[in-house]
Amino acid sequence: MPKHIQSLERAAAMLRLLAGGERRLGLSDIASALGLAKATAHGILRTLQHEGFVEQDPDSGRYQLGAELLRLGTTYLDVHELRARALVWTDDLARSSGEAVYLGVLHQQGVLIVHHVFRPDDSRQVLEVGAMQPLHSTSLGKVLSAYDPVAHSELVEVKREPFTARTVTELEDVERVVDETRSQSYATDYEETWDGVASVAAPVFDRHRLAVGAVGITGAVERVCRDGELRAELVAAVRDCARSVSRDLGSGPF
Amino acid sequence: MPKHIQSLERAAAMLRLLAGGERRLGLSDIASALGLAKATAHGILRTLQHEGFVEQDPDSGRYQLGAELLRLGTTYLDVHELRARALVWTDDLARSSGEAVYLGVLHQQGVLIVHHVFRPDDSRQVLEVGAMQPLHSTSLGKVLSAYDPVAHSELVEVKREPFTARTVTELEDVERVVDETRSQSYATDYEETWDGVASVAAPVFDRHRLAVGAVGITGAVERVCRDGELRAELVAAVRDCARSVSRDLGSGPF
DNA sequence: GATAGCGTTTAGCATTGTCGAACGCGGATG
DNA sequence: CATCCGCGTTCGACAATGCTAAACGCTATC
Repeated sequence: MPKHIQSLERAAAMLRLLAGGERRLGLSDIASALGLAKATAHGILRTLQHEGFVEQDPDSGRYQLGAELLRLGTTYLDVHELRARALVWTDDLARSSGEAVYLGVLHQQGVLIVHHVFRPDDSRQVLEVGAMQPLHSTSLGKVLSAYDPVAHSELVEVKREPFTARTVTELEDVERVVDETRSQSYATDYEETWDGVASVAAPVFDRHRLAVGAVGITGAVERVCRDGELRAELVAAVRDCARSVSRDLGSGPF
Repeated sequence: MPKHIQSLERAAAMLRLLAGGERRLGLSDIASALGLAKATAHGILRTLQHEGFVEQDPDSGRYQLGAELLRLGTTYLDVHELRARALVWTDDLARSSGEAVYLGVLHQQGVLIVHHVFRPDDSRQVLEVGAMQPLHSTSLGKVLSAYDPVAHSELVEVKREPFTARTVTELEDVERVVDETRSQSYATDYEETWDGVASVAAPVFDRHRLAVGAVGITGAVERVCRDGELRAELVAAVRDCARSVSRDLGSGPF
């Protein structure tokens, strides 16, 4: 008795392959990338297409992801309890801090952004809901790594890429950062992921006191930092927000 | 030789079932809803869970949609050519019209919103990307039904629900509306979907002159209408925007 | 107008997913 | 506190199911 259904695993691999490759992929590319016979890949793709999970460009015959994924992905957000509880608090945080607010959960080997409140000014910003952030260099990732054992093991196993000159990648150093995060119960990212950008984040707990996510703000170092440190009032605001959401989720007093 | 892979179809049906039911569903609910043995449903769900497409609540054992769907759905948007080309033009349209802008494509039996620019004021608005709109009562839907044969057949077949007192549901009347849309090359929705809300939309064509989507604005009747009609300057702005996007997609001059 | 590559279809085989029944567990119930 | 029902899960056998390899038609290229 197989542990997992083969055709489903292959279909999932195809979707992930299509999501990874920047461009549309041909059937032969897909088949060879996954080590499948062309006909096998075709059968799976035909079904995925019929269900709306992939689309085929009529001109080139190449495949790309389908619209049904967008619909279902949005529905995922609608049902997401953490996100629903956080909506009002993150709005407040964005207003009081004047910076963009992110809410993230652990997903695979990174942080999946499930909510994003724009910085409250009239600049053009792109919504990052659905995007992933690394565990080792962002404040959201550090917080999750510190409080979620699964996230921590992912952090250890994953290849930690250096994004800037300040990125901490060595396991020993990363562990020290995580310990520090645990002791102060929040994390920062001072130009460790993007040059000129800093962030703070704090953990959100559910009714079992398990870390189910992290909230934080991200902004230009000139605004959110002073003397090379995150401004204390911003740290306090983020931690307040995280506590409020945790309380809404049924987590007891700290 | 089966036309589609059974296990994949069943998995897709499960995802759609989970997306439909407002709350988490138990294994027995899912199995009986799809007419499957519990063990069969369990095997599929186990695989879907392992791939991140569904998640299981540890407390209740119930299932809900998984985070991987959000990630893939967002990736779909990143690759979407129509959306990419439309970004700048829809921004302009929102600014010049002062109203919320929507970009939609045909998906299944409705319009899937793939881009949404907030009305440029400081009011609180929720992003509707990934949401569906009906074909028969919205301006986006009417435009698609008028220019996309597939959309038109869906319009004919689907159950046309009356949302307000003004909603047109009879096939004969709907066909007349679609003909009118074709002749004036844009469509309106005057309180046919939501009370107090009106919209205008125009078609976007690709390099083959096929209608691949529709852009439009939506707003309170008090703002976007005058004397019971959509304001002419707004209609012109929407049609200009649609033409600009079409040109960017390689569609020739009109 | 031959060739090479593409996506697609075909047919047969055995792998693979399905089924019905039984298991262990937790929360209702008396 | 014992009982029972319902849940999610596991088991093992069967045959239907989806896989493989080869051949097909097509378009684009040289």
